[in-house]
Amino acid sequence: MENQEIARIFSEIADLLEIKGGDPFRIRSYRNGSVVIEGLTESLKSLYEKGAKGLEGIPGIGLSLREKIIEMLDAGKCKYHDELLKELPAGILDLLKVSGVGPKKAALLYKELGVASVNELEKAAKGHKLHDLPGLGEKSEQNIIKAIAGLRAVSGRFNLHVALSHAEDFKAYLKKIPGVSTVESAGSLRRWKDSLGDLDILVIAKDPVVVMDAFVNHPDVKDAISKGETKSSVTLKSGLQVDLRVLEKKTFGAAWQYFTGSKEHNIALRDRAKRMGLKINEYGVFTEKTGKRIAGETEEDVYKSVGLPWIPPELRENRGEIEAAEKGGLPDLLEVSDIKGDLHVHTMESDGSNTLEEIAAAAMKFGYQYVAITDHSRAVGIAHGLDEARALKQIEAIDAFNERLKKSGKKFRFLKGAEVDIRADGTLDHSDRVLSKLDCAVGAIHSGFNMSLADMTGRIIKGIQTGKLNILAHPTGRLIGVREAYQVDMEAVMDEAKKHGVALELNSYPERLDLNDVYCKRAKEKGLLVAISTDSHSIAHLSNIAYGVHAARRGWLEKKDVLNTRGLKEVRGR
DNA sequence: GCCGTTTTCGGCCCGACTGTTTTCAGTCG
Repeated sequence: MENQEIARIFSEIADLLEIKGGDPFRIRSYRNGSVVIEGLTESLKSLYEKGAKGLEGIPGIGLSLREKIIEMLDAGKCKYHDELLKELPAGILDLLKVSGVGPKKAALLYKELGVASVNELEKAAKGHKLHDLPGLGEKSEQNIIKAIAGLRAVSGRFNLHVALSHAEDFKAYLKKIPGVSTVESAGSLRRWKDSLGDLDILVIAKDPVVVMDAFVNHPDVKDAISKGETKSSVTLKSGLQVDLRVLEKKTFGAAWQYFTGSKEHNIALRDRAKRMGLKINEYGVFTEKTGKRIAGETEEDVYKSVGLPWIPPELRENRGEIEAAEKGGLPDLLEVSDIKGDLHVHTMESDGSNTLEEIAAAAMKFGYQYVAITDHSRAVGIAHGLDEARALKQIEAIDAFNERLKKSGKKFRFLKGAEVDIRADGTLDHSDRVLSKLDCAVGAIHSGFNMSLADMTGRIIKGIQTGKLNILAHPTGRLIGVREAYQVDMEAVMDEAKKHGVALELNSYPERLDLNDVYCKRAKEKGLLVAISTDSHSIAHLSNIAYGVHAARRGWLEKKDVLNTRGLKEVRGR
């Protein structure tokens, strides 16, 4: 069983216990355990295999959860989870996804009406069966019907870039309102999470009522979910939910910190404050005894009040950043300006849309020293992949182009590369003749995603063992919101990559961001280099590098951990 | 169920909004 599956089961146990009405603190332990496991950089399986003590010392995982983890690793299931599911139907967990329905109402609906699925809930609401239940009325019925429609319209989360464009739009709109002095995004957007459930925007304004009115009347708004003096929520036509908070200047830092989250980071921070005799809420930091306010206008003050330096938003996941901050050991995170070149770019020869000239001109505007041209190999027929003859011809063309660059006194150079498929049998899709002429061979999987864990891992490892690859492209194959990662043992892949000096790519396409944050951190811990590349198919994609850099920051990467922060000579020399 | 500068027992983050209520529970973030 993989970490994600174990995390999911703990989360389900928490939900089921909550519906049953279990001890709230025990519920919190399971929920917290689930979050902790999701954020682990090492697989529980490999920790367990290290020996009896391998699983000890994970914060939030005590004796009971540890025993259940071992049970799941050994037997592939959890008896406690199965028993809970015998008491309650599995479909009841889906009820919690309906906005406005929590564990108490789910329990009530099941107990009184036998409702055990979203479809049954919809039927009951439409049949006016709900308004007789205690705590539910006419309005609740309507809201539930609406919420179910919303749930179906947006199955899941929004990609970062979609939310980012909405955020930019709202920020510009709100800034124009008289009396508004500051507008900032918070939440998972500010933390550059790869996908998000909603958008949080904070403003400082003289007159909250004016701002709230304007907000709910924005042309993209479909429904106003709630509207108050300090907080309003709307649903956009695209289905994205946007929350707006209006604040005073003196509380802005505390609110920004609070609403940036993550929830886990904030809980840990508040816990720390409490131990120091302080209380943190969205209005500031207060002493427990006298209630005196000691911080709140800036985030720096809030962190300083609990003895910490400011922590970059991308790190705020309670994955060790508070402990690191305490010891003065926060990473010196990578910046976009550290990037010296792009190691994965396509031209018109395969499925890109620009020529070498156009790419060179665009890359020089970014201040890059180099770009690796990495068109597809022939296995990707749909992308017009290059066979040996075309590949050799392109290599000559790049040599000639570099000669011209040199003569005209330009420092910029192209690297001769290829995105070469790792075929199902682990062999590479270019001949040794082609591969030996390349500066930058980027291995990739583009087909056969449904292989077993063992087969896919073996396939990639065999590709790495050819010794011909420099970089492994989009290593897990995920497409956010579209396709799960294929099954692969990344621990084993990373170990092999390390052995052969292969860097792992962090693909900056906002739908990919592959490696993800957790694997980035793991790669760093193992001493691997990460290549942050755009996989550009057009010069417009080159700017996606910002997504890659921020994703890398979420993985704690520093300049030294990233291959393409090195200059041309050093990169070519590898 | 977890954890320890207060602790091996007794705590465990905190506030806004909604709907259904006559003072609050449930949900959400």
